[in-house]
Amino acid sequence: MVDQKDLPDTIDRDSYEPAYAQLANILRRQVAAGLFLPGDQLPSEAMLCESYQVSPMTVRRTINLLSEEGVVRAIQGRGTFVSALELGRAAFGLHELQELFNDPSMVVKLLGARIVTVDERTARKLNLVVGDKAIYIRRLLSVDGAPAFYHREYLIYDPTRPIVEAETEVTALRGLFGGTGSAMLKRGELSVEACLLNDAEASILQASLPMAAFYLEHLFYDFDDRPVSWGWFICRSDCLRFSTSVGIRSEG
Amino acid sequence: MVDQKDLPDTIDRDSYEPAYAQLANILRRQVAAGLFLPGDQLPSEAMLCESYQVSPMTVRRTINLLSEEGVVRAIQGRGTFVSALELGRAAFGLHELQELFNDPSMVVKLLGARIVTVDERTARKLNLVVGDKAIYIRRLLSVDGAPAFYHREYLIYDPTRPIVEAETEVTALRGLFGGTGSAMLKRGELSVEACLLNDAEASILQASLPMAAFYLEHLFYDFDDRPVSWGWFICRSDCLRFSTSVGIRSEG
DNA sequence: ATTATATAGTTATATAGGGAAGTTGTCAAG
DNA sequence: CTTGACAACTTCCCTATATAACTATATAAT
Repeated sequence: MVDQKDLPDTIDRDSYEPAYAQLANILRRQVAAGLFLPGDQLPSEAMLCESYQVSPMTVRRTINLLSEEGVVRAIQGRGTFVSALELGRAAFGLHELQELFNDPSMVVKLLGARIVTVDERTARKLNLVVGDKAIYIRRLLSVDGAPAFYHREYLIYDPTRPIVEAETEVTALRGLFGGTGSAMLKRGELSVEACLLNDAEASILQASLPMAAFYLEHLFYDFDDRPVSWGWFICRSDCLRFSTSVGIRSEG
Repeated sequence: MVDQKDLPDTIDRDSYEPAYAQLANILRRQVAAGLFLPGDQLPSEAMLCESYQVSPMTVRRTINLLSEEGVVRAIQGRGTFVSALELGRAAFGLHELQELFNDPSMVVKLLGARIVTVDERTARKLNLVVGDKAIYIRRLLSVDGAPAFYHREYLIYDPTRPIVEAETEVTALRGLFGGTGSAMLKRGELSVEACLLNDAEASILQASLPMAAFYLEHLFYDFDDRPVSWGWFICRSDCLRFSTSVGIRSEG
């Protein structure tokens, strides 16, 4: 086993790193090294204050940090205990998607945009009634010249709302993923399934059947909690892969 | 539009809810209501202290909370600003999987367990050399009598380590998901892809080809950072669906 | 015009103390 | 011997106050 270098186990008051973060790293490292095993009780806050010569509030903040990370679990009146590895804490972020959207070789091509009358399902999603109008947009997103995403979206058709104009632009998608975000939308609901490409989708994505794909559905709301956009991405399985880690990360 | 009831915009000192949480709810509600739009600057911490008659530390904690939630972004020396909706903050949890594993009708059936000599890929994953031995386990997980998951796993074969004994039990999987967790494992890496069922998998999962599925790969490490278990779940697409929301949640 | 300095306004961090929740030991009554 | 009440203790939780660090702007000197 590799003998880890003697990392400092005292607080450096002249460091740029805040004391609460230093203490958190020390404790996290001790847990990771097996000095405290899952189920073990950590020293009390008063003890930690003495040991590391910091004030209670600093210890408090450290414990809060580790607690939110899932490393420990603090119970009032009993103590602070090291947590076991729980897969339930794992979460898949959208970093992989974000990277694709920030790739300079990513090209968004508008396949079509027209006004349609909504069917029953779309009406339900967008809180409309059957027969109302909506904007139907189809986009193809390519990376390095190869088709990767096929996006279809229904937008509320309401000339009084400027949202629609903004969202029809090709740059809207980039903003949502790329970090600038959309200032018109308040919240959204997302879901992911695995699906098979149908003939039309395979043709557009230049794939040979049968092929698996991700089906990423989205539904966005504005600040009045009214649905604005409902749509879904179809993504070739060989273009996307979600990954994450669970347990104790090396650095906080 | 529904006129929201006049929710309190003052701190109730007699409430069990801590002051910092009350203030966070007030501000979150104001942002959600559109009183502050993305990009807007929140009142300074000193102003908030005056307005709500609380101490700076309380405001501080509130801002930290909202900042970690992604609702606002605090920049030292400049101010605190409301964030726009960013999809990059979205994360798919494993709640859906957890629910399946906590379902009382979930049955884990051991299809086989034997000792094998590892091939090149398995050796690389488990940090072994080709020809070393490992335990190969196949499980079938059914919900309501219908096959849902097909799990294959390679475990380190090392009689000196008690980990293996614990992990071979059928309850090990339940513990990982069900909340109790595994005390032997320190961390793990997970990834999800979309895939097609092959003939053998379709037969075991009683599915008709072609069919899409989730491929969930896992790799677990012990407290010495040595790989312990490498494996993957194959899950019928009609049994699993990941969902999440992004933006401002109603309650913190 | 450019650079350096001072100042005001902001968030970030640390210290100190009191309150709430849970556990444990003691002791008297049954 | 068992049981229940009560008090002392330990532990985490929250708020109040003070100080430092950072940014932008205005001002003065070069």
